[in-house]
Amino acid sequence: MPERGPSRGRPRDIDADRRILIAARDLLLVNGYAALSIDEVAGQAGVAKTTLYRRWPTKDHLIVAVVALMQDDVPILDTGDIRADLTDYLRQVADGLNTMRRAGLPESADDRSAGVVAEIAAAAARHADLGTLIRAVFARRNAMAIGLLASAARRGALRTDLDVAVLFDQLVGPLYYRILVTGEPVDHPYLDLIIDGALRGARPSHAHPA
Amino acid sequence: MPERGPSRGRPRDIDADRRILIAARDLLLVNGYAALSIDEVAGQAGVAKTTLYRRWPTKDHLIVAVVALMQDDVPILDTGDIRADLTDYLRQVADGLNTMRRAGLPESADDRSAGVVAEIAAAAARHADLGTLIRAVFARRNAMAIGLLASAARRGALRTDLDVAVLFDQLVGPLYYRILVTGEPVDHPYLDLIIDGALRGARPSHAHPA
DNA sequence: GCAATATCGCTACCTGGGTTGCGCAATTGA
DNA sequence: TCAATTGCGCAACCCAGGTAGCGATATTGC
Repeated sequence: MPERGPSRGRPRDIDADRRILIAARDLLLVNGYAALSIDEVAGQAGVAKTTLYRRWPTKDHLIVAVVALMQDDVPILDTGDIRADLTDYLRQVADGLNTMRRAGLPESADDRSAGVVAEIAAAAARHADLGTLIRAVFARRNAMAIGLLASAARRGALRTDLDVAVLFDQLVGPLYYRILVTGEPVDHPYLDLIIDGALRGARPSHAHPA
Repeated sequence: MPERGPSRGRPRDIDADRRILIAARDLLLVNGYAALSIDEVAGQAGVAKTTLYRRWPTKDHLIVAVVALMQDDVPILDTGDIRADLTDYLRQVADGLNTMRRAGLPESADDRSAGVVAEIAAAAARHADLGTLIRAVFARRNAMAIGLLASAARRGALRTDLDVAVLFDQLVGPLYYRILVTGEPVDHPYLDLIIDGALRGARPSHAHPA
């Protein structure tokens, strides 16, 4: 895949990409997905609508690009303390979700809206390429988390007869479930409960062999 | 809340509601959410567009109504065998999700689309009333499942020191996570793994399940 | 300098969700 | 029978996502 095509013809205005993404991010965080209009983004970026569409073929693509850019790739550590490391990881996930959840919403205290998170999920459902894209964005971090579990199992901190991928799902799944379905809060106490529940059965049992 | 207002004026055509919902359901299952147009639903139902909007103020409301109608309220049993009862419950949930997931998609074998499920989640995020509505649709069934866990705890089949609501999240959350985020399949083997993982740490430490 | 190429901005347009206004139809109450 | 009320179908309209065509502009290669 040649990243650079033959540089014939008028080159793209690289700065336009930046201005568009910045305008889109600002409008997204302030107004939310629905109220963000392409015309407004283009206008605020000082760019024609067609220029924008030459880069991102749909509004969904633009928003996913914005969200992807907002994900800073903080590495998760393997300190040897699984509970602490998992806590660190889940807090990163929860922070990202909670930020997106509130985007564009008024400060109504007990909103149950999934906000932008649900729109991203819907965008991924509408366009297969966006699904693979956002999955790729989180792939590294998720792989690190699963590696965390695997390494814990290797050193005897977790049972060796369990599927770490499934264990991972039981750690992360509830967060998305709360954000996208029930609307309940995803705070630190909840994360602790989730980790407790997942690790409770994952510890090697010396009392009775499995 | 008077369900019946004063029946003054021309009464609503009850059959129109039925025809609209049927047309919407058919078009939704065949074409999916995006390709379903309100004009087409109205046309196929033999109804003016305004008549449709008098009943459901947005496309989201209509689709949620359709999906709510498709949820038949199958009671879940408490036979005393938690694993069997949970399997029964999770299969109901998975069946519903998988049906919605495939709605309107061509028969491409390995699609990862969340399909209608993601659109429902997004609709709930856009309109607060729809969020409470769909939650109400599943409230009974979910309450039964949680009651299942509570009753198992009471009779000593589960530990008594755990939060059954959290345990419930760890059972159901992974299914939604796979459907809405990863796109991985949610089949019976996966359900077994999830139940295994959740129950492994939930058994009382002195008990041995058969 | 000049052809070829590709972007840019602009305008006009199509589509589908959603609204408005109006004349007509169906019901209730007097 | 007649007024009040409410639903219905129709047509026109607004708005935002997305597309198409075009002249102008900026680059590469000769």
